[in-house]
Amino acid sequence: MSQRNTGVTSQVVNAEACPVKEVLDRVTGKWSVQIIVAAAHGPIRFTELERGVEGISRRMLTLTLRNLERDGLVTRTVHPTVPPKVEYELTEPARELHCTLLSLTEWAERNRVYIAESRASYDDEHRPELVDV
Amino acid sequence: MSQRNTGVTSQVVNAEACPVKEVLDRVTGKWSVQIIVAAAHGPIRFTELERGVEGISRRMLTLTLRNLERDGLVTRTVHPTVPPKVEYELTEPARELHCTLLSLTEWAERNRVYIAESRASYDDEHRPELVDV
DNA sequence: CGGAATCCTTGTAGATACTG
DNA sequence: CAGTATCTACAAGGATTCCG
Repeated sequence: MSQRNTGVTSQVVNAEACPVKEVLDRVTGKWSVQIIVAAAHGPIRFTELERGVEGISRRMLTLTLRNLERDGLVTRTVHPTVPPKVEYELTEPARELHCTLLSLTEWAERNRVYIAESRASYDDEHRPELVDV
Repeated sequence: MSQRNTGVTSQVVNAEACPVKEVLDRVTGKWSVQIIVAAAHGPIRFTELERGVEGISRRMLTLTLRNLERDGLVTRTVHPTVPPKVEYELTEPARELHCTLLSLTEWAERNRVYIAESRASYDDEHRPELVDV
């Protein structure tokens, strides 16, 4: 990778400094965001998350939670009861992230129709297999 | 399933009712956001993007741009000059999205250190091979 | 210059079964 | 209940090459 700015104003991020990418790497995961949303309402149990996210596998739930925990976005509290009980809760930074994500959601709602229409017309113009065999 | 994998989710993946997921499906792509950021400053050429995003392959740039174009987030303008010149520009909705993404960036910057420290301590506590010597 | 087609290596995720 | 472990797949993404 050429680190040199080849004349062009590389407005963009010098690799190391790009926080966007860092966030995205964290949000990119198919499930992270949905878990954050699901856990936004307060402490939630493993099984509740499993049902709440709906579609996630037990494995991915575990893995994603581990990553979120590692990044300090959720806390994991084990209650030493006889039937084990583990609760996950968002940390403060994660709650702030959640708020930010809400504006993303808002944007999505506002532009959902626009995007759908754009796709429709695009797909119409670029008919994939208009040439039948 | 289709015959071959042409890369990237070319086909809409059963977007559920959840707008969060719709957004994420669009943002999830490793590159979409970075391209939007890079193009936020005005019309930009293919090659400029290629250098600006830094790390992206030609293939992924093409594919991601196609998807963005399909969703009506960027416009593609071909100038019929002798050395071909194609410019990409964000549409209004994409510019709004960009603003939203800025708060994500902001969050990332504010919490970068926190996350890094969280990771460090997590990795420290969960030492992989703490086996007795 | 901008892009399409091809090939190949991974990461991400699903299903399943087993444990404390 | 709350995980782990393993095996497998498919699709994302990289590298390369060819073409208008």
